Amino acid sequence: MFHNLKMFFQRLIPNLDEETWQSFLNLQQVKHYKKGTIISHEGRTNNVVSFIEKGAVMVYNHVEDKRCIYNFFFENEYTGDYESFLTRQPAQYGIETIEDCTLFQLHYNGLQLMYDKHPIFERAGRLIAEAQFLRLTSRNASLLAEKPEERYLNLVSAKPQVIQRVPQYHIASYLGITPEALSRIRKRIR
Amino acid sequence: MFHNLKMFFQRLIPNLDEETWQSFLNLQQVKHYKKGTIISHEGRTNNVVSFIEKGAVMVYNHVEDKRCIYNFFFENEYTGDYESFLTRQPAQYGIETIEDCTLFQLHYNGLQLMYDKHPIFERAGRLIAEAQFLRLTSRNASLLAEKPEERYLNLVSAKPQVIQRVPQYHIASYLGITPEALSRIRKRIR
DNA sequence: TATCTTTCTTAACCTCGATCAATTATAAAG
DNA sequence: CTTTATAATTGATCGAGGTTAAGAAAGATA
Repeated sequence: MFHNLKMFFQRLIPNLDEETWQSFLNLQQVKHYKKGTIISHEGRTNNVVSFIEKGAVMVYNHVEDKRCIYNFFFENEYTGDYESFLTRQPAQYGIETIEDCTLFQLHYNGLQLMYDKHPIFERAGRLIAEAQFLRLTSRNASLLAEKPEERYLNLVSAKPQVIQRVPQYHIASYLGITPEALSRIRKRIR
Repeated sequence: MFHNLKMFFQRLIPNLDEETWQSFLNLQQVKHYKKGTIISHEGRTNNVVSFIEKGAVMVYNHVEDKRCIYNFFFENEYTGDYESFLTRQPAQYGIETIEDCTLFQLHYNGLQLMYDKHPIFERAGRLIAEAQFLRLTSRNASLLAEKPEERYLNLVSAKPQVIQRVPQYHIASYLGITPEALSRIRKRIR
């Protein structure tokens, strides 16, 4: 059941002992969501992070009625409005499933408990935060230095599953352009 | 001497004890750099992070001869190619002082030592990584959802010291536009 | 299979930033 | 103070993406 989750943490903290792991497992809530479900709402404080056992989600927000897609997450990744989760402030982002999902959810208080009782988890927390940071760093470079067409080409080669599993108008939003523009780019490069 | 540095860490970990602090201080190297000095080079593995006691720096990289500014850092902030520092890979970014600087530098090995000997520093490390993550999150939102003109206006109100202390053509690069475009934006809005 | 809905494509027109080039303003150096 | 280098502005042209609107293609539903 929790095989993927265990792999995930063993890579971060190989010296994880069985007792710590069990107390961590006790905090997990297994949830199933249908495609198209909003699992985290804009404006509400987000109390959970979710490990994606199966499925895919997208992170978005609305600015004056216009929706922006910030990211897609797939199997064996953690998702959640990490910002709201950390700051305990209302979320600026929403999260919606784009496929049927199985998630392992972890509540804020549970995680803080882990941090206090099992210092090894501070390290896992640090490594996860650092990994998120690195992910955003490259996303940033892409948005700042590349033209939409380059961004699309890089996405195709770097994350083919996004191309395969996500509708095109969401990809366009993720690239910072309109669906029409993406359609033209695709026409241009073939 | 290390008053600002201490304030910085006491805000993160209030329960920091004197002995831990002293062993941390022993790792600090105080450095002075003239304006225009490259303190971290693209392509080299970056072994230090620097606390800015005085001055300002910018983070940049080159893509095919073209320079891109990613960020500016000022007093009481940590700077460094955090990515290279974490991954132990050659840096994708360079860092250059844009004013005369006094820095407190911390070496990779020293920090890992702190992590191992003083678990409380794992928490500080996590909180710093999380803060970096949050900073990048808002930068991302700005690059994805805002037009250059909005980005400039937001920068003016959110970080006035950037406007005051950084030459305009660097700000333009930071906003993802040419100096000419920024000049026109400024003309347009006054 | 037929119907309805969602997604993708194409076209025409418009806007803003890029580029190239020249000029003015400001700062640094002698 | 004068000279030189660096920054900032302005103008003209060009192109990629935005916008609006319509139609085609693909999926979902009955």
